[in-house]
Amino acid sequence: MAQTVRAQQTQTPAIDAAAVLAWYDRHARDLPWRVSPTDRARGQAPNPYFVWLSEIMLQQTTIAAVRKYFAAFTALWPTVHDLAAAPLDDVLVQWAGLGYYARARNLHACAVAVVEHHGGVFPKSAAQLRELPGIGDYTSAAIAAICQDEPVAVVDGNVDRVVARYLALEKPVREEKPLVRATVQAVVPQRAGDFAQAMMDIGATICAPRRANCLVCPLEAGCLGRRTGNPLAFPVPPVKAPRPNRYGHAFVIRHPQGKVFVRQRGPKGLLAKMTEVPGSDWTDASEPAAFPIAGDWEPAGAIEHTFTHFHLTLSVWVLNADAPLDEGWWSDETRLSDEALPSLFRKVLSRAGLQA
DNA sequence: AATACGGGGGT
DNA sequence: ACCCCAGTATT
Repeated sequence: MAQTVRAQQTQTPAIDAAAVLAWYDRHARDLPWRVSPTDRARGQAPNPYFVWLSEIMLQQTTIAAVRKYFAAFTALWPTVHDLAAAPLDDVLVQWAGLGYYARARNLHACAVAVVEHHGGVFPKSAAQLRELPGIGDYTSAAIAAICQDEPVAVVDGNVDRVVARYLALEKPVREEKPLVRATVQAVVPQRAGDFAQAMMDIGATICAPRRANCLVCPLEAGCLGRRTGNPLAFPVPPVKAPRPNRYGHAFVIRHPQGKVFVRQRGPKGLLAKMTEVPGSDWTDASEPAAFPIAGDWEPAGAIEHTFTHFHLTLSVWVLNADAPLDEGWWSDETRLSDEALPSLFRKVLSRAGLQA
């Protein structure tokens, strides 16, 4: 008897792909890069360039944050040829503020590769897409499924969560990646693209991080997490590393003719190749400012900024001067939106009284 | 297998 | 505050 009960509990009902698709046909989100299930059924194909661009932008980034950037990029560069022909620095300017800037560098490299090595046409298969810069396991599967209906498992953070709850996984989902992937792969239907997007939509709108709206979920019938009575207990959260504090100084040099001195960061590491205001190293303890040039530096308070793996406090100093540093350029204070300034340095310039 | 890598929106 | 987002590359 006990054995029978245990067998039932560990039985993992397959995900009902037909129910997922039926739900998607009624509740698919309307997104600028997406072809609706209705239009897809009529034979309309997604634009691989739009799908790819959106997928790169959406890596670890919310749809709300992506919308404006996607509109700007497709307006400036309507095709992969246009993007490949653009200077990388222009791409970085447009990407500024979206974060994870390696994505922008890989985006440009990928566009160049598609034009140079694939005649400007995105490869069809996930395996070929996987070879391109910035395209990993998830993104290659997503593009191939959405654009070609290749029957591959598309597993992002949403699907991780949906499946972790569906199977009531006891361990952090990172340790169960193969099981999650196999569970999805086993049920991928012919409409592989719609199914992939449906699973992500379910994760975004029904089976959300802090809310499980099981009453309207097409997976409710077989969901073990639901059966436990506390689906929000899944997925089990991973142990989180503490986020240390770092400190530094930022030096804003304002030219009398309405310009401010900026420079380009190095080619590797944090915010690589982006534009910055000169500053000190960032250290574990606060240190006195060592000004790059002599002058009447005025304190302008401090800004706080949180990165993925540390928290930064930057003291902001302002000097009115017409002497530049060694490397860098004067940027018009009214045209700072033309610079590749990450949010951190927009905060710094804002603190110094500039419209960044 | 761990770590580096941004920023913002939701709770 | 804390979580987490249509992850990838590097070590």
